[in-house]
Amino acid sequence: MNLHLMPVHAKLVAVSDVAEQALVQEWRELLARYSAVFSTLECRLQERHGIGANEFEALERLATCDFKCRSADLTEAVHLSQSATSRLVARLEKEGLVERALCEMDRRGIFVTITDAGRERYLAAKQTHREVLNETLR
Amino acid sequence: MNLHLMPVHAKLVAVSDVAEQALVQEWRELLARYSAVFSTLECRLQERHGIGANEFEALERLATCDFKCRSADLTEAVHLSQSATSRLVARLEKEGLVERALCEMDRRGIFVTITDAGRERYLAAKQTHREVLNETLR
DNA sequence: CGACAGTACATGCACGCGCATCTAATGTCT
DNA sequence: AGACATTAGATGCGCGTGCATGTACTGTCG
Repeated sequence: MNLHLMPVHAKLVAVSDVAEQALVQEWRELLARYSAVFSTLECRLQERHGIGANEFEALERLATCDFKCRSADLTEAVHLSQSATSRLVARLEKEGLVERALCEMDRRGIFVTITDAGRERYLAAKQTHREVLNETLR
Repeated sequence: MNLHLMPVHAKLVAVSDVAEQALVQEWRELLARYSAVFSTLECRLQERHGIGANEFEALERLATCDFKCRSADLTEAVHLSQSATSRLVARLEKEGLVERALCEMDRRGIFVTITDAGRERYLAAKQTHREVLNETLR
């Protein structure tokens, strides 16, 4: 495409077309990168520690951000819907990795706290997590 | 953390710790970015054109990479499992957007080709797709 | 106080996904 | 040619997800 030989309106189309292609390219790379990292994480965390990638993210949030985690905070951290987060917490609770506690100030809400077993599982899984990131993020 | 006051082995730990944090940060951003773009795409493509984001990616592949698309090629393009791709093609076929054709050279394989209706749907959805990318990718 | 909008989380439901497996066709080795 | 491993794609199954809705609680306004 030779811009010098084109009329103005064609140049504009060409330029925006180039910009569009760059945008699409960026999205493709983002998608490929994400897919590679996430599926590897999912797979290796599951086989070594029996938790999924989302479960890990939730545990990490709970292990680091001490003591003020309501269910809604988790929703934001894990990039899932409210209902998915609710079930995620239910799974973690059934595994004994977190506990649900009533929030006294607002009895609609619940506090989610990590248990000792949860912290232990998190610290073990953290090794694997970092290892996978090292391998797959360039 | 003051590196000058630390013994050598501690410095090494500290340095690798910084690198680790950068890696984790990068993953968090990738995840957040991906989630935002993908869910917006999913939502708007669905409501305006009745197809999901993965369906769109498949259509785009079929519309641009002319005529040599086996099912396996799609699998790679869409970042899905083989079985998911198979069902994806089945859905698109049911909607009349693609056609499955037997591959004569290797009768195990199938060629997937986009129909006129499929190309039309793709071109319409493409507008929305680019629009969303423009909004959500910075 | 009583009614009613709003919020936090749980749950029924339909659906898309990955894994394991199945089927049919191909390629290989003797 | 006959037996066996391999490959392409389809399918049964269990599970995690989002959407819509339900339930319990809070806050506000008359």
